[in-house]
Amino acid sequence: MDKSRRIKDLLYEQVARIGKASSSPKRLELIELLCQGEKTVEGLAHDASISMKLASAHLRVLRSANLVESDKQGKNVIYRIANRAVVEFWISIRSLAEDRLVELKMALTQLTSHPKELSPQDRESLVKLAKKGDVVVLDVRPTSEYEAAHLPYAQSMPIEELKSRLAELPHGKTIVAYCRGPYCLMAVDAVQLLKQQGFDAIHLPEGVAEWGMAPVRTIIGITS
Amino acid sequence: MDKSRRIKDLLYEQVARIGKASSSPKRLELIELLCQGEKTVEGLAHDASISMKLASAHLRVLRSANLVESDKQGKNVIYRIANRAVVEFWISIRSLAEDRLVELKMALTQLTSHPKELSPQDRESLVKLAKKGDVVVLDVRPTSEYEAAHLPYAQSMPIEELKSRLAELPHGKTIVAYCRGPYCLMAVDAVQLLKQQGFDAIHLPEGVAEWGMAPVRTIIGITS
DNA sequence: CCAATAGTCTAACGATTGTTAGATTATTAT
DNA sequence: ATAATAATCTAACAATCGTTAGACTATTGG
Repeated sequence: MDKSRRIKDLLYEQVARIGKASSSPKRLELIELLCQGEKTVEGLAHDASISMKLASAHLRVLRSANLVESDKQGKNVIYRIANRAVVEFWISIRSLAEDRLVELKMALTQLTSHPKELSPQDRESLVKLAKKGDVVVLDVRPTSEYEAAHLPYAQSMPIEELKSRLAELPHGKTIVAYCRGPYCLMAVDAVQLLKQQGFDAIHLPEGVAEWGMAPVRTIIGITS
Repeated sequence: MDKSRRIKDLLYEQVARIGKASSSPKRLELIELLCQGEKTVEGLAHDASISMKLASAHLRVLRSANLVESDKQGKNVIYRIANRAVVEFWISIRSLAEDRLVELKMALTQLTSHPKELSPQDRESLVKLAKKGDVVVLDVRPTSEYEAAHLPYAQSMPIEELKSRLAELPHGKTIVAYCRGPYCLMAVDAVQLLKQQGFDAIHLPEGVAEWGMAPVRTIIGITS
């Protein structure tokens, strides 16, 4: 049967479109950024340290694989993750990379002293502690990302403002800082600064995507 | 900080290695084939309808991303999936493709009348029926793949032998045929043949990978 | 030892990408 | 209207990838 070969080729080719879309480091970074909330091309280009032209080209590829959506709002084009399924895929490919690639595992353990993610029970007890006020959960991402989605009982304090807002933080309690996820270093820097200032700070390598609360359409208020 | 940019680039580059490995249709097909059990280069080349040289080249890429392992047994080199995590990733990228790409969704609905996968409850009741003997679950893949792993209470009857072994099948009961997964058409053909012969046959689009029972090291008998 | 088998390695080709520059479009502000 | 902004489109280059052919390396069977 030659016909079933043609059909199979067609099917695998379609799946490979997703693979191709995720075969570029910068495109993966754009996906992770969009997992934090919707953004303009300029914002994405800035956060990923690339030119707007290049960001636009990469976003074009992501859009042609239906992984992201965009629409125009005034002068800006707003991009967002198409689907919660995309967020889950990003976590899935990242987990596989961490599982299979020693280079990545080593680079991650160098970043933080305890690179492990929290178990569901750990998460629950962290939420409880934060609710009671026994720990302070600090979201050090830009305010817009905090507004799009944040961890339960988290308080927003962007890394740029941290140094000037230290007075707002308690000295007795443990401060748990998080940012965009394990590949984002803002929380690492925040913890370093806080420790220097005598605070009891620890780093949470997970972000909103890992907690399953990433936004999809925050402006309209739908999170499907 | 320019240092954190360099670290980030390094991290995303590693994840992109997985994306690159899954950016070729033939490599994805090789992964799916290896999810059925370990195979030689020749066997893989045959099943994927490519030359042995090309199969070798693709397997080299998969191995350099640590997604597959190989070792030599006599004249042959046996390849196998590195990890259960790889099986899960294959299902994950395929699901995302089916979720996001209309072309794939349409091609799949054309293949079978009811392309939906079974819910966990459906699976449970299918196993119960098969256990009681009320339905016959037919594995139409090659015998070696059946031996590597198969669905509970499934009976092996490779598609090539099916026509000559029809006498072994009961006429009153429903026959549920499955193969390598939704992209493999052997079970579709089997159901067509069985229906022509007056059997009550239905197609199960899922395979062992989807049921979470894919093998990793069948020859040594370890399935970690 | 020689031939056959199973597979890899190297080199090479064309095709596909990543990246940048320059021109172009739509929107807003003056 | 005109200028400025935000982004895309087109074209072009270099870099990478897919694919094939040819030489090469183990292993096995006679």
